[in-house]
Amino acid sequence: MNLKQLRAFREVMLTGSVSEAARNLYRTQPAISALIANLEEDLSCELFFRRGGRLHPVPEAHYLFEGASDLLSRINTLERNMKSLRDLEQGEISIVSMPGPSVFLVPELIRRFVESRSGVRVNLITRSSPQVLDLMATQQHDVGLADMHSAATPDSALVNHELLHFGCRLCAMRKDDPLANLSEVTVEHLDGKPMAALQSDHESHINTEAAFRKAGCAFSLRFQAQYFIPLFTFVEAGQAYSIVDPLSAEAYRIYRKDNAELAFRPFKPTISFVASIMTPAHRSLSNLAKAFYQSLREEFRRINTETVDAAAAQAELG
Amino acid sequence: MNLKQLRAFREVMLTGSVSEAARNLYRTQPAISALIANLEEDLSCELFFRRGGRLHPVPEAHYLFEGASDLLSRINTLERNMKSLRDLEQGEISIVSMPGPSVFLVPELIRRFVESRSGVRVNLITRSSPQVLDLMATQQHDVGLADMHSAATPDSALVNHELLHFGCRLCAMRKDDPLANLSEVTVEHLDGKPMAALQSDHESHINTEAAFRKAGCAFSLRFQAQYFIPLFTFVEAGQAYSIVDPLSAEAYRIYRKDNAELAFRPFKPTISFVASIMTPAHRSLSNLAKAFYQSLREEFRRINTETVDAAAAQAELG
DNA sequence: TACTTCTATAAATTTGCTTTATAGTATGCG
DNA sequence: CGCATACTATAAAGCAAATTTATAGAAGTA
Repeated sequence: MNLKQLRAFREVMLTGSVSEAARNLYRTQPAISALIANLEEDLSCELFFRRGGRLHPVPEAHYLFEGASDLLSRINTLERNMKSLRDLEQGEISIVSMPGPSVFLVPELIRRFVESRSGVRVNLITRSSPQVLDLMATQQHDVGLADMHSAATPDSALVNHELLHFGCRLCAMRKDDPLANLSEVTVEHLDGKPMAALQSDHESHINTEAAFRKAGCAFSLRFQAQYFIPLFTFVEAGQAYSIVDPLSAEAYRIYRKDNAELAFRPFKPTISFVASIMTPAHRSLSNLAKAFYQSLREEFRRINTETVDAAAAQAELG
Repeated sequence: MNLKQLRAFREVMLTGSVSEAARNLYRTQPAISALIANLEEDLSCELFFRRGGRLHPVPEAHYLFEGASDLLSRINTLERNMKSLRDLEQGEISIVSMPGPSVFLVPELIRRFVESRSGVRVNLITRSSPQVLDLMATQQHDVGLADMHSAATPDSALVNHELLHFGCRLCAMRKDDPLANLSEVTVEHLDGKPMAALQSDHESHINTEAAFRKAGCAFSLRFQAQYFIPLFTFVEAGQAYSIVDPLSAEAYRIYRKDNAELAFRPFKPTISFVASIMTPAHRSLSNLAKAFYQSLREEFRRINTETVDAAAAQAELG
């Protein structure tokens, strides 16, 4: 019993004729005759009795017809689903992200990725960076996004890391702030000004403080939070400035859309910190997850350059 | 995508190895390699990534595995069920019978037929003989059993008839009745005796009365019923004799088992009547129904001879 | 390094499907 | 009735697919 036989059989049952079935299946009549004969042979069971040069199904044939129809429609569905898996229209992506990007940036990137892929389901999990590593180590998620503290050493045996070298190359301020007129903000401009920064164990915080100290400027910390979004509230109120990375600036742009109250200006020196996009090391990603991973990398790279360029252009105009 | 590919694929997924799968499927390793390659080609989708000379399933492969396993188990079930249909172990039989045989005889014959066929379902419908014909004409039942009155002419366009020429060749009486000592009972022995017979429009009744009249004997009718079983009550009470056919005698034997109170003695002359085993003319019977039909015919033929022989033998002994 | 085990590939073979050609049979029509 | 048409079955030839044999390369193990 094979699928060719079943397809031929079903068509003969539906049309009541070998010749008609042959036409529908783009085969010749003897081909279908042979398939039916083989099927009867395989089952050791007459499926039709021949009378008047026609085939008449026996009751057993009706039972087989039910089963064959069910089977053929199932295999069709399976083929369609495999095709849509292949074409990245369907599937599931599980993402584990540190808190910052998971609020606006990653959701926006997911939104774009999924826009043309109606069958895709997404799971976005927010955890602190060390926990992201732990979760990724379970091999159960597709993409991870976390800061690379020196504390959290990449466990290369369980997780593949692609390091992202971010620069906090932007200074956030109110649009109407005097500093917004500058084409480039430096540590000196912020000497003693109230600042909003990530928590003090974060690489960017440490490096920012170090840059102020090196230039002999006062780093007057007023607000701390785990990621930049809450800090923007204080900057919007004119209560602080903040040195931020392009991704966070992009996140702000995404969430305020046309109602942005903040300006971002290029900042010197660049305060660098390292994050990582992770993938599980012990299993392969689905094609869909691979595609998402690629799109994430590209978007990050794009934002990293474009946002700084845009800030410079804004400064020229302003 | 075809079943060979799916079977090979499933085996590779289960064993984790092409070579092992090949051994399990009694093929060579290149055959399985080729099937997997074809499947990947057909789906335009890599199912395994090759590393270290081994195959490692990608996530899409796990999805296909689920679907393929389901499909293969379904086709297995279908094949098994077709086999058991073919081997007459499974299926449904619908029987329409006139009242007489449907009480004990037909149920007993069904019981024997079904004994070795645990998957067979049975529908036994009891109707008057003309209604049996009508029901059989609907083509929805497999076997019909009815008297062939001259009134109910076989409608050969809708129903195939196999005529059964029954002879009412037995006389029923109490075991301790004086007539039980005779090796053969004739009309003369029953002259004027109280008789139990089928209803007066029944062929056997008409023919019995005619036989008495022809011999110049009095036919003293005391009990009438639609079939013999209720009449046996009166015969058991010694209130009547009855001229019965071997099938009804067999039915009595079946229902009383070892507690028979009646004796059956050969009767002359034979009172003949005609019944019919019917099959639908416009559809073919399932193999199971055919088998049942055959078994019914054989059993009837057997009972028709054996029961009369047994009655004669009993008479010799008694 | 040698040995074993694995997979992929090429070429030859076998198997099975498909077509072409043809015969037999039923059905409808003038 | 004879003719035309439509159907199915079968045989033979052609073709495509699956399978085997033989072999090479890669990886793991002693």
